[in-house]
Amino acid sequence: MNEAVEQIVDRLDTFTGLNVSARARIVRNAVLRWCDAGETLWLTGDTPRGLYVIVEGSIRIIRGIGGRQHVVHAEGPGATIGEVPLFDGGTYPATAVAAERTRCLFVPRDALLAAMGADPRLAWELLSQLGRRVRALVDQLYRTTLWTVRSRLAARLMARSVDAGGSHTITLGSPQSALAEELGTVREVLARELATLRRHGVIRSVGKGKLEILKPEALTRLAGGDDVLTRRTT
Amino acid sequence: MNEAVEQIVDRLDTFTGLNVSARARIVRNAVLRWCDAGETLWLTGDTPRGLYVIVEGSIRIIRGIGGRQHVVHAEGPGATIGEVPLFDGGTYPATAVAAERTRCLFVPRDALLAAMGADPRLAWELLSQLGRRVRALVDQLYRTTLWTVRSRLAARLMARSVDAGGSHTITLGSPQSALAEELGTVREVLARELATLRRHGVIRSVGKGKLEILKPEALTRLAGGDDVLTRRTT
DNA sequence: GTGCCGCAGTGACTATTGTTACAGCAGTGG
DNA sequence: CCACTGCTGTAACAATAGTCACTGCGGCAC
Repeated sequence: MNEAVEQIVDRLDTFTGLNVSARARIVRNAVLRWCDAGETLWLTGDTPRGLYVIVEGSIRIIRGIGGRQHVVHAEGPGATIGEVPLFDGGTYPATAVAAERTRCLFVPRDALLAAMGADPRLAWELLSQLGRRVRALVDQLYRTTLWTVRSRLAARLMARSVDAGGSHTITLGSPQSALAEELGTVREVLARELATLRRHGVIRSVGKGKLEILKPEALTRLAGGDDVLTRRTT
Repeated sequence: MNEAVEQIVDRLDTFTGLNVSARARIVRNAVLRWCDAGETLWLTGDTPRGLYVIVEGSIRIIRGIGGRQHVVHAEGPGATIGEVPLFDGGTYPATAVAAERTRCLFVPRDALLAAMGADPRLAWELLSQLGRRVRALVDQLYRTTLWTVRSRLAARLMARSVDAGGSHTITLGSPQSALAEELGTVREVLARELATLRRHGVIRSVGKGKLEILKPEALTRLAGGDDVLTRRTT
């Protein structure tokens, strides 16, 4: 039908390896869609109509009240979002907002279910995705309740450094307020902690939104020394 | 093979409606097991070997560091635990401990996978369970980061009252320390908040571990006025 | 250029939460 | 009966995090 959709489906991990029948059902019913930066895909409590797979760009899943909100998770290309309420008959537990101009593939619920029936590997893949999601949430819950803001920040900075290929110069890439929401705090507190790290010579600002890590060991120590997966966690 | 297992499998929601082949694979390989109160089923970081379904009793999934820990979720009869790392190849994100003497059904990973292949409805059921798990975690994350301890406590008390059939006399049923961990705080703070509510005439102690709610409206107000599913959440 | 606006930086103040320490009480086992 | 243990109630104190208010900077539109 639509070759653009076809090509994109074949490039998405979620759908690779599916048999012809399952793939056909997806391709035939999926729709490509652009979202502007800041556009809302759905609100907390909305009824889901299908699955979204991010093709390019990124989406943040947020939950908030009054002025404050926090980012439940943020996803980039290849990730699926909105799977949660598709299977338990409920509504969306949080709001989805495009963080930048984003293209996503929308697969209607019925088409997805049919495809799942046609090839069990799809269910398998979705289970794996949901598993990762749960794992991430458990980690986040653990950190925000049991760690200080400074520890969380340190951990995040180290993580950025790692997935920048080990470079010690990292880019924030978004306003501080966004990072603050991801860390479960507010902009002012984040700025304060950054200032403290700077004052102690742990990091250094290198122009607009760029940081250089001067003392990685210090950050690692602050981040709690890797005990995330250690048995010490009782 | 084992009639006890057979009968129990047939009573568990997770496995009802499965076809003969899938059911047989489960029944043939599943094992019943008793856990003493306080017994650890697995630790954070352990490699999973299969799925547990709670037959009677209850299990708490906890995560902690040093002296403090918090309850990620607590599950009772009929719930499955330990599904998360079965599908994404990872390890357990948190520790499982029996809250009381508990009987559970253990289904080895291979048997589960085989059964999933034999009947897609099993995968469907597991997806639904994981979905609910994610939803619960998102809610918990939202509450612990954006609500005060008092609000969380108020919400919990109202919830207890509701699932006690609307009765205004509720039972804690476990030491305060356990409730504190579920609310993401510590025993002393919980005791303090209870004292405050008592002082304001919102609740009243009625003997060992029992409370009477005197002003339900006040609790509802404290709990944030039902906005959990409201659009006001941005 | 000028004014406007969003973003970062800071300081002072406050609120909430966590920590430590200790007292009382009920139940249990010797 | 007595010692011991686990649970609850409190009070004083410390630390962390959030709020408010204001400054300065840089870009953009007019």
